[in-house]
Amino acid sequence: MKATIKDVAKKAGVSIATVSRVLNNQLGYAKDTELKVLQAIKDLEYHPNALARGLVGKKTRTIGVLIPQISSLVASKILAGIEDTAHNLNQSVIICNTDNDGKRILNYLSVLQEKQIDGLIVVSQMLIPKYVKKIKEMKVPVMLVATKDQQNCFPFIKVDDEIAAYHATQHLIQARHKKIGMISGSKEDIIAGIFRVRGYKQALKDNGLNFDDRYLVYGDFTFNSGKACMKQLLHQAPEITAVFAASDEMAVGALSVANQQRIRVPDDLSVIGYDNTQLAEMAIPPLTTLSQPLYQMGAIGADYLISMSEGKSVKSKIMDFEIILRNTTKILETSK
Amino acid sequence: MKATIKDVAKKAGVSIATVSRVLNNQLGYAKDTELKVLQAIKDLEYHPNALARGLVGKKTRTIGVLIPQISSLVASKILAGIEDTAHNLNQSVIICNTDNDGKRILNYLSVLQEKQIDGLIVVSQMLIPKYVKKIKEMKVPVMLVATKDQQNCFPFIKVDDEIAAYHATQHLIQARHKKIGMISGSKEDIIAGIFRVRGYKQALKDNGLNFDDRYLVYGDFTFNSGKACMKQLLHQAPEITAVFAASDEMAVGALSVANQQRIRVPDDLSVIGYDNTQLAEMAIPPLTTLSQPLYQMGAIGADYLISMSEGKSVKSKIMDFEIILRNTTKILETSK
DNA sequence: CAGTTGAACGTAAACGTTTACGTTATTTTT
DNA sequence: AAAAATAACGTAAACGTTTACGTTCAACTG
Repeated sequence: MKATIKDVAKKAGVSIATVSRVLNNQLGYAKDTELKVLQAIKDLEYHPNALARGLVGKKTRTIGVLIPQISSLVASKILAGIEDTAHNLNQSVIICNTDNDGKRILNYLSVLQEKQIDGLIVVSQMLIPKYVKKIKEMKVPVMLVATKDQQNCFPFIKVDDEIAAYHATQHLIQARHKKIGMISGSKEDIIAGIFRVRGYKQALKDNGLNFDDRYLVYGDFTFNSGKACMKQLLHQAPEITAVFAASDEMAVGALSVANQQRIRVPDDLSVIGYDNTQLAEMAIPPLTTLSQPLYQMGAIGADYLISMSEGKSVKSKIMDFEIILRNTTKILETSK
Repeated sequence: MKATIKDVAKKAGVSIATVSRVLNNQLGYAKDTELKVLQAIKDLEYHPNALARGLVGKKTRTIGVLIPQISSLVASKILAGIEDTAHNLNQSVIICNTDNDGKRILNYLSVLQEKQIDGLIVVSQMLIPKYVKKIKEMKVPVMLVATKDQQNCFPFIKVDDEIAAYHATQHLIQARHKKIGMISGSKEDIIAGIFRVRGYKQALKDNGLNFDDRYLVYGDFTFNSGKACMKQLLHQAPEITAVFAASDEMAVGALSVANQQRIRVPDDLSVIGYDNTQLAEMAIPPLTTLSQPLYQMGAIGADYLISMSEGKSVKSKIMDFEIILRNTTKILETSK
């Protein structure tokens, strides 16, 4: 049987209160009793039971993370940031891979609630009112990372997608491109989807370029959709000289199709991605992209959340982005 | 305040034992009291406290996962498999990103033990005796995924690296290659590292090709090390016509260097990778690689572990692999 | 009709902690 | 030297469940 605090108390010849005191190093015991207790703990290989602790202390030192696709490079990078800081702050993290499945999300929330988590992080997940309601009922601190809710109930940490997309497009425009296609994320994505499109359109507008319907095509952030979109784009608007893709994966899909069709990047076509996952540096040629500080967003999210669970209040944070120049964009010759 | 079982009991006008009974749908209550209880639960928005349950029931429905790098494609894919099945079997998973840091590993194990996990999965992590000892002390079921311990204390799930590497090399040999380089994982990795090298060497031997020191170079499974290794390989053995890389990341690094140096793949050089992560299909050209069923390994690992926690005993499992033909390998012209 | 059985509950102990409060002995204060 | 303060503990309640056991009452048995 596993040793309990009672066993330790008996072995050390003290009360359980005293054992508890040295365990939580409070004061109220003599040096030599401390040594006796410590020795007993060692002898019995005693480990405190976090369930019992949590039951009385109302803290589990555990947070929950809702994440749509752990196996993607962007999600897993954010998760790494969350986990690292959580660990440094002595917290465990329970992952919940939602796969964007509503049934699963509600179920996860119930489980997390029952397990008495100290806080919840929701990563790049659209929050429909039903989820927001449920989350509020849980009465735990919540942080949103790489997403936000429309009613603005919870503090969030993210890049401003519209401004970022604006800059990515601007980068292409500054390189003298005028016929710039966009491979967007899904139209239904009210967070990353429409705002990046909005930024793209705004940049065109501000530079006196008018928007052409045929230049915009909708994918779902994945590599395969990037390929499909690129094919469509090339088919309906073969004159484009540059493409802004709303994710690195889609950008790499575009690269792949370009390569198949003997379109040289960046000579015939410039491509800029979004995210700066590891994929960007691994691409051939290495992908110019807009960098989101994914790891850091996760790290700050965890940090803020744990602050909240300790009673402090925090505000939302807009993260800086950066354009990472690699080899897929090129200044257009004026001749073209 | 959160409602407890007592509140429900009072509201429904029954004892807490009865509430508990309907909660766990056991028998021993009338239909209409059940309805009263259910109504009270709804009215009070009652949710059982898993800590209290775990304390008396000795089950937390939570497993721990030790994983060296969540943000890598192979680890996160395995993790996805684990999480999915765990969720289907009503278990939560606590992730522990070890970063191969010994201090952290021991710390994680203590925390998991205190949190009374029902089982532990260790993913592609080398287990030195110190860890094995600690894990044994925890007295919980353990499964190893994509790794094994040398003393063979714990059941594992993995591909046979030696045989797999043998086949990957064989694939190159069958394509008439004779000068085959290898970019290996780290020399210290007693699991994936040396066995893949061993398979490579054996394949050469069995085909009457002799092993040349200059053809083997050691990386650490990452993209950057793949690049470095490829440069080294090309420098010390420019005559090679094929390369076997011990990970897709390194293979893609090799592709990248080949591209820089205007070496055409697969025309001038064939490359085969290992893992079949998503990266393989995204590479340019798409990478021929040896597929490990990563997701499935995670899924089976979780399934087995949970079986163990229910008292059943399980055996280790060797998974099948498969060579996925894409566009980086080519049959060598006999002229060369 | 006395006795037995079974359904439908309730009571209370147990799980392993933390902590408010009480007790003793010793030290400090005046 | 008496009173007050403090250090060093111990006692017991509380956290929210599950469950073994006990109780009541109606129905059934022979």
